[in-house]
Amino acid sequence: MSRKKAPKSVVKRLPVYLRILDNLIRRDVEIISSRVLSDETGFTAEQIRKDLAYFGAFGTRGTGYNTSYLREKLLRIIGLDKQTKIIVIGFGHLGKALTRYNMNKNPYVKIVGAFDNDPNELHTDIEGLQVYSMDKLSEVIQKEDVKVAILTVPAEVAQQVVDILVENGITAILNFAPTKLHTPEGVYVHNADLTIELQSLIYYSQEDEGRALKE
Amino acid sequence: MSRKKAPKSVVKRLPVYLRILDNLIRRDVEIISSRVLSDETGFTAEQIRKDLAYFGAFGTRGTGYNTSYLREKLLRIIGLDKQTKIIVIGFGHLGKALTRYNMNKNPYVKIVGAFDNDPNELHTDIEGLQVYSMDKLSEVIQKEDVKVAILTVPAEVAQQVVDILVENGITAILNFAPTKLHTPEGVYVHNADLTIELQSLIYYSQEDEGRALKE
DNA sequence: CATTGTGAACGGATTCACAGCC
DNA sequence: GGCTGTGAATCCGTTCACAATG
Repeated sequence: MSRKKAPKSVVKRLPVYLRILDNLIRRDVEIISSRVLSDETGFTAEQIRKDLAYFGAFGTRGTGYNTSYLREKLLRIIGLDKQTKIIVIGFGHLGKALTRYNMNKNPYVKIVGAFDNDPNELHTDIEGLQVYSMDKLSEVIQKEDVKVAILTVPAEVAQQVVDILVENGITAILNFAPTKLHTPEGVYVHNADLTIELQSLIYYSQEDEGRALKE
Repeated sequence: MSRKKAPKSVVKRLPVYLRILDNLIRRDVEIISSRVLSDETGFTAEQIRKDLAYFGAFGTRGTGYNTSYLREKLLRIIGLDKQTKIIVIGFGHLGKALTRYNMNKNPYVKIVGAFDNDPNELHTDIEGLQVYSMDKLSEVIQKEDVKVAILTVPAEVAQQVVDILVENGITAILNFAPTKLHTPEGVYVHNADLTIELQSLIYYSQEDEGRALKE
């Protein structure tokens, strides 16, 4: 029962499996093999089986996986079986877009508040969303017992915002600010710096040019 | 001179080094050691030296790296020494936010066009940006010789858009659509699915709760 | 007998340790 | 003396191969 802690690479694939399962269930598919999951995801069948094995044995030998059962298990593993409260800090264009995106597409999370310093951003046309000024941050995090934050503030203020988040019990941060955040052990930061993603993409776009010249 | 191809993990770190160097140069720092770079980035000093070694020997033993020189080298390596033309396909909230973000923060790229099917999105208040209807896609890619695309269209139409992109010579795609894209060899796709990022973050937010209970 | 679950082999990336050089 | 550059050792994730089983 005491399994090894799943590596990050595995955890990153779990939501992909979940999405495929949602699609399959919508199409009334009840059983799925690791081979077909492999076709749908692009990961190898062995890898999928190994990934799931970190958390238990969910399949039936000779048959495959029951889509609904596996979905339930994945929801529980990822932590989406109960709705997760999140906050968005920085309510500029990117913060607004991410908020809308999640309210529309992600039934598993609930955005319980957005925060900005600019008074012009303190109202919104997004239905059912409360926008607060930054000085309400501690209060809301504690009252709502929020653990997850999306950060889209300018790099210059990111660290001081993070210090407040950590102080008030946030344990996971999705960071869009282009800067390294310093956090204590136990607080997980995932950097989603779009400039960096785009720049590494450019590396590959020209690499192929180079290859084209050679061949 | 014939070095091994740099692995993805290395390429993802290069833009981080570049950003740190930009900051250092702005503060008139002229020399930097791998140790200090390590403090700034969170990567180990050995790793930084190994990363750079994939592309050449840019430092001075006993001294460190000249910030301006290393920056020039990195720009060349990543492919940012000449301005890269990119297009944004899907000009909803996310597409608009990403466009604005890049026009403001990323001097190395130039967005030469945005595309959307919805006629309501075909105008914009973003200065100097041309918004086209989707049927102009092939024409613009070819005329401007674009190689890099940011994709923020709905998942249902993503693959058919990608087929057009590939057909017209796009070689690198930053994909925000929550779906697996099928592309031929030589076309690089980087998935930046925000739902998946957020869901794996939630995994870690609860993992820490579990730990707290145990200890 | 098809498909899962998993120990063993493999390979790629990181860390170590130190030689090379300013 | 101090810091880079790099072969060797190690670590970790993926792939292989097959035993287990409905």
